[in-house]
Amino acid sequence: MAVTIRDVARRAGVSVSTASAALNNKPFVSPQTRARVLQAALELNYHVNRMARNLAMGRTFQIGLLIPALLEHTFSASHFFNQLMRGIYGACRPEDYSLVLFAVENEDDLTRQMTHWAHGRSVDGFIITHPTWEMPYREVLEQSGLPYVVIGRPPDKDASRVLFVDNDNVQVAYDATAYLLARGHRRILFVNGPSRYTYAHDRNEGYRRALHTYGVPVDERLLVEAELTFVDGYRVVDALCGQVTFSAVVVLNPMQALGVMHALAKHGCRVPEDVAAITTDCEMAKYMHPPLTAVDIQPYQLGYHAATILLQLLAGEPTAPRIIPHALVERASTRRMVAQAHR
Amino acid sequence: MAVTIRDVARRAGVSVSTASAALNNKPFVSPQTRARVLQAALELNYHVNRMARNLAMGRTFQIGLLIPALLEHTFSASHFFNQLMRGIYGACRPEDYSLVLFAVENEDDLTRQMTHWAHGRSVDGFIITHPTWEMPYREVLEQSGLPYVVIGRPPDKDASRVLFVDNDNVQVAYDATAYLLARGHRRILFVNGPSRYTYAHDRNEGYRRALHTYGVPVDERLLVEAELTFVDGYRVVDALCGQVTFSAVVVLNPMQALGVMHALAKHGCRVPEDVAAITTDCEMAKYMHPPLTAVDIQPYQLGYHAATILLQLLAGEPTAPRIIPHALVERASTRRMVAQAHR
DNA sequence: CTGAAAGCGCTTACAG
DNA sequence: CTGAAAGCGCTTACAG
Repeated sequence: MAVTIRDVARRAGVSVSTASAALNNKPFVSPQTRARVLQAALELNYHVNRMARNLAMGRTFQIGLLIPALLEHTFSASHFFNQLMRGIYGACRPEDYSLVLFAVENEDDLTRQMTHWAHGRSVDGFIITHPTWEMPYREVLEQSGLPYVVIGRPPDKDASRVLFVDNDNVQVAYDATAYLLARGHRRILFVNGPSRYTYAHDRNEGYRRALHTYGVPVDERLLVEAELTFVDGYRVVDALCGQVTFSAVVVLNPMQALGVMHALAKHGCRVPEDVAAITTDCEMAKYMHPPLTAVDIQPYQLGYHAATILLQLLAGEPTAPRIIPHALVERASTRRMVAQAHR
Repeated sequence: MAVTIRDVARRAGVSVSTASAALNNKPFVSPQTRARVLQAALELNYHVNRMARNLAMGRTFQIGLLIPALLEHTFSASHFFNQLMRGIYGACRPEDYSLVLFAVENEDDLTRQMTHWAHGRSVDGFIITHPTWEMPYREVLEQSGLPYVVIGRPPDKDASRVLFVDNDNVQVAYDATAYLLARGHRRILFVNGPSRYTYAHDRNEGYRRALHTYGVPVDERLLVEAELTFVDGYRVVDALCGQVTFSAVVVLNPMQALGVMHALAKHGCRVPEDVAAITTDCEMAKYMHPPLTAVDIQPYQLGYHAATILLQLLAGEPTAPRIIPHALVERASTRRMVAQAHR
């Protein structure tokens, strides 16, 4: 029923091996032969059977994208994830790789599935997002021998066995905080992501370092963590308003930031008049009311380089972890300077 | 290197066919034999090679999720898409199917790729989101013979050849609009999705029917369309404020709704005091300031049933399109009744 | 209930 | 530059 390479070979009057060589652009096929084969393939509307090709070559030309958090909160950082996937896609497409989504409810779920996915050879390698301190599924993964790249720093970065792509999250948080400190703010609320994610530790560190640089003591009540959602951003700030005072808030996730803004509004806090705000960049930030100052962490680049590293790994080429630069974009939400007296 | 079924068979002291039968839980294997085989597999840490299995069985146990809009705006409806995928996953997991993501920049791009994806047999079938009036890729898809299910109604619904899952979008918009009309509103802004999507037509229809039911003439200036993003929701309402008057807005996408709310705020319009607002449901809607009245369109169900229909198709079981019910959830954003005088 | 054999549709040394 | 043959690791009639 389906047209196979045998049909093509027959019609072109060549052997199957020659047909294969021609279709795969092997250099040693004569131009005339190649033309005949290609013509035959076209006429028969032939397309290689991937299942057979995969088995013969021992590769699937698929990479798995593991999202150990999807079903809870992933897409909440909509712009970020969107760009991340664009980047991954941008790198895979030219190499004819496609993307298999492995979304799971939680890490335990992932660990259970990983055995089948990895040992079953349904993909050639993995890109893993949302690295945590646990990553319990990693043991199974490594045992399977499949290569993988982490987006975000893995817990044992120092061991340097693991390939990853990340921002310098210490510096990201440092820059955001220092920017506010430089504008006179002294009481800065820091809404961090959940501490199970490795980046939350780094950002915490950056926040503290910035305060230290400016000689400002840390008030632990100003360090809070929230899930990466509108709802949780709203929740923590709603609970805090009235309890503690602050003149600025750093919330490095757009969805959390939206929630935070709504909580501030509910409590009658205007931005930037009463509170300055800074987040990570996305289209939304530009159009918020007021537009939000933001750190651009380049999600497209994160995705693109993660995929590139994985493809290099698969091709046996040398490769290395990569830090993606970030940049602060100034907008109205931090326009107000704080007078010396009010510090 | 990798352990194959031959190794398992050898260790269990049976033939390869018996090992296969035992591993696949065929009923005709004796309990003792099965136990020996399973034990051997466990000891050797054997996992079936999917590539070989796929080729032998002629199926990939993968379904493709086609998102002809991902790279522009998909995740903007974050909660919606999140739930949709959960639903798809929920149906696929028990059947051991996994999900391949086919995201493309646009429909032309998709058409070009579809040839390889569909004819290459890298998946057993497709779930397609964001149906438009064009769906140019569908011709190639149908020619390949692979089954597919559309989430949202396909353009030729009446032809009834195409399987799909959808809300009754005429009724969704009707209910939202009629709800506001019943509360006294007469000038109702309707922010629709892009007209290239089939659902936008249906919702437009529902809006008009509701006005007609209440004997309210349609003011075409109150019918606008926007991309499914915060930015575009903001843009259209920002442009409209001051140009036209309205006492309520229907915007059936959470991200657009956020943008609309920010535009209203910029122009000093309070919700619900100056303008009532109604959207589609998501966690956010509950926590907005004020909480938004919303139509729950049950995205999990949409995804779950789309996958279920596709799996039934693949299993050769009878199946049929399905309409998912919706429900209106009342919250503070539409609390205010409009006095007869202000109509 | 079990085993020997063919076949899924490719790719890839290898020989010529 | 081309062809005959083996092999990728399974599943599935088929015979016993």
